[in-house]
Amino acid sequence: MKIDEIRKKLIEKGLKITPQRIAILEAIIKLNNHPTAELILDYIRKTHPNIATATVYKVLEALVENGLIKKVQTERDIMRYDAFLEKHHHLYSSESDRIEDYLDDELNEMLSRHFEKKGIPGFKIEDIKLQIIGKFTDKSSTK
Amino acid sequence: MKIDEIRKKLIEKGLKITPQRIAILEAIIKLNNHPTAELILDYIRKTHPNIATATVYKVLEALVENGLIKKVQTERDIMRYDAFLEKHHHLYSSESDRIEDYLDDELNEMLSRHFEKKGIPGFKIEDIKLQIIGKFTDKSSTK
DNA sequence: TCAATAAAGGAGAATGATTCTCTTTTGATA
DNA sequence: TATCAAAAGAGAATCATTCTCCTTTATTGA
Repeated sequence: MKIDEIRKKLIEKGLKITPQRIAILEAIIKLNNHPTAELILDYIRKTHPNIATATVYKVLEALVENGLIKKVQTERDIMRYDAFLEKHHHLYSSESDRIEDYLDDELNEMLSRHFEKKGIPGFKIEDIKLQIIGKFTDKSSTK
Repeated sequence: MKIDEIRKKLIEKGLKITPQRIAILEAIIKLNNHPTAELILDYIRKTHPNIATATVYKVLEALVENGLIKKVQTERDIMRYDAFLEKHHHLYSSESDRIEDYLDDELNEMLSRHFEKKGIPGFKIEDIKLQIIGKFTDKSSTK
């Protein structure tokens, strides 16, 4: 997603295009590590030194509400954000705070079939997210 | 899980048996709605009016570390707790804060088979949790 | 049964992420 | 280009959680 796409999405949702909103969305995309509000702030202050903390939180909230980004859940009391919008799941490191995206259409279809067949009494499924916890065995463990 | 079992588990883990720990574990079990620390505090203060807030947080942390309870993740910045220890997943209401347990061994086996066959390059899976988001269609929507 | 002692609890301050309030600025529109 | 609602800025406020420090208590082993 690049700037023109960001602009288009904001317009679609009736949101004003502001430098702050673009910078925040870009930051999440560039950082590419499901950043916290704090990491986003640090990154943005390099180019927008005067942005207010509250602005970042307000923008993040607006972007989540309008589906331009998603919240990523963790076992910590810090929220993280994801600008990758295709259906996907997450790999969580059991050793660090690293989180990676995981795409698996075969899995998605398998789950659909399973729940179509089986159903859950008293519950209408809208979405299914997998949290896959484990160890990353490659080098870049800093993410 | 009743008191004797709680005692046994605490001893197994080398934790001292204190009235506060028992009360907190009992509270989570009795409340049975994946309560927050605050809900647990309210419940416990009925019988232990003098328990300190910090005690509840410290006990919860100790219980999580020793596997007697688990943290339940939410999209809010409030932690919730679960004393149900068998492998299970969660149903999340998209309309309220209600969360219910979901057991499905068939699903678990299907997932095991899938990832055994497929694997994830650079990642060693330790656990898989499903978050099933949707609408509860039964009455008791207060949980 | 009791003394010793390390672990746990109590109280309240401190922290840190997030939210709120209020004022100023700005993007969209006509 | 003026208008005006939406958005941003600044800093205080809030709220969940953690920390510090002191007191109490559960366990142990004499």
